[in-house]
Amino acid sequence: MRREDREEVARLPLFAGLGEKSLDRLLNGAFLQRFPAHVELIREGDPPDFLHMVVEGQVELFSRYRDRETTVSVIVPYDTFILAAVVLDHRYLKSARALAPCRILMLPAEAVRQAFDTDPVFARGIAQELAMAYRGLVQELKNQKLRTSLERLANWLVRRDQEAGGTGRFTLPFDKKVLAARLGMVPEVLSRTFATLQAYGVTVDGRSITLSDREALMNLARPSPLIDDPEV
Amino acid sequence: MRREDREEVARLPLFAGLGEKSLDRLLNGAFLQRFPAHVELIREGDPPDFLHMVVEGQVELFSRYRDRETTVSVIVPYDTFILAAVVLDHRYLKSARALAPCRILMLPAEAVRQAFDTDPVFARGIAQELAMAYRGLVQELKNQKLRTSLERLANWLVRRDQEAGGTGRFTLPFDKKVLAARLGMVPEVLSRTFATLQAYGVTVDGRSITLSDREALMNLARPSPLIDDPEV
DNA sequence: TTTTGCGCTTGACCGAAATCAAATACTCGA
DNA sequence: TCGAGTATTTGATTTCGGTCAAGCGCAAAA
Repeated sequence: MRREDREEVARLPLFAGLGEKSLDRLLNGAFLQRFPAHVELIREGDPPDFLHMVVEGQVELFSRYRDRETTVSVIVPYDTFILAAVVLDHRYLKSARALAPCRILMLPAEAVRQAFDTDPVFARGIAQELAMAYRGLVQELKNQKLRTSLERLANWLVRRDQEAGGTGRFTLPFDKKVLAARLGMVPEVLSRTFATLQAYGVTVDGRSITLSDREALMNLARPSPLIDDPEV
Repeated sequence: MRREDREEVARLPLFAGLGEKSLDRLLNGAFLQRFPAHVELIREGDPPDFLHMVVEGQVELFSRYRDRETTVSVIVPYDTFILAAVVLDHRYLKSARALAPCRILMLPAEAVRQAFDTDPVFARGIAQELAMAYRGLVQELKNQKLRTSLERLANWLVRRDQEAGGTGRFTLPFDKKVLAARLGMVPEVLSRTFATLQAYGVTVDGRSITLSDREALMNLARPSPLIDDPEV
């Protein structure tokens, strides 16, 4: 793998303080693979073979039931996915597909478990990673159960703007279709919800978003750190 | 604490293989406290002070937002709660209240983190516990996003019956009000949903439930191991 | 036993969100 | 540049679930 990627990887909380040796052992068995957009990387129900890390591109984690489908999350570079399944050696609960062409670092599940069993630092890193992921999910569940579609979208926009520098101008990182699934609604509803938000200073042009009345939008969204802040 | 409780505690996966010494150190700083029903044990937003374990009774984990409230889960004996917050030393994302008079084992958060930092076996135990909790939450999110109220109730009943021995007769473990919040609906909707399920052989009398047409109910519920099985 | 309150149910109604259908608007490869 | 196939929007309609209000029944307290 490229030197710069390796350095990024070593910087991750998950691998922090792991020591060159352990890190080497883990990364040597790993390989970096490219995938074109739309490819299904893993399928729910399968046993875990690799711990995946997104190095470039975007990966959508989703799940099917009957003829329905929903997006659980979208993974961006230097985040891993399906860690819990790998640690426990249980079947995947989610499927994953590449939203864009991407490069994925694949660490053999067996090697990860091996490192987990033998390297206390790594085990603690995993525990903390899982604790954060757990809390993120609690927040997502609260988001779903306690908010309307309008509120979810408003809050998503506010947060997104913040992450993009708080300029009031940013672009959607993926299709509206994906955003809709991510926020728990069908595309038609997302479209109408965007229309409703015009009254709150939200302008949509393709993927570019402009927020011109932060006051009004914030008043509608009413973000709560206990739902929206990644680190409380 | 009572000998039998201590034995139960020592049996938990979380404390498995922890060694008498570590276990002692952890449990010695702990204390067992009784709480009457309806008491709020912890409040979301507070910093974690103790890792809580339900030894007797039931605890509801819930969350508020604006004037709404929802139940995230109900904890039964020998399960812990707010582990992730304790590990990371971050604020609680959920509140907890006693659904019934209960006894709670309280382990000082500092001691838990100390054990986590120094005892690799405990750290791994925590990681696995968190991995399981994470997966349970993924399932819950899928349950919420992919199913209707009717399907959620049908599946809950099917699972509950299974856990109670699969006899087709069991009693609700808590108020319907709580069940409604747990399943993500208001009490009125739960009531009506139960009424709808009569056509599928579900009889309700107070807290006693009878399932007389397993076939029909299963066909409606269509449980999926990837949503409903605790261990896949 | 009576009172009070809460849990639960039921009816009427409302609003949010899904579905179905159809009309653009893009995007990507030929 | 020209389609083919998506993505997105919009309108009409339905369904699901929530709100409000009233009544019933049980259970704990007086």
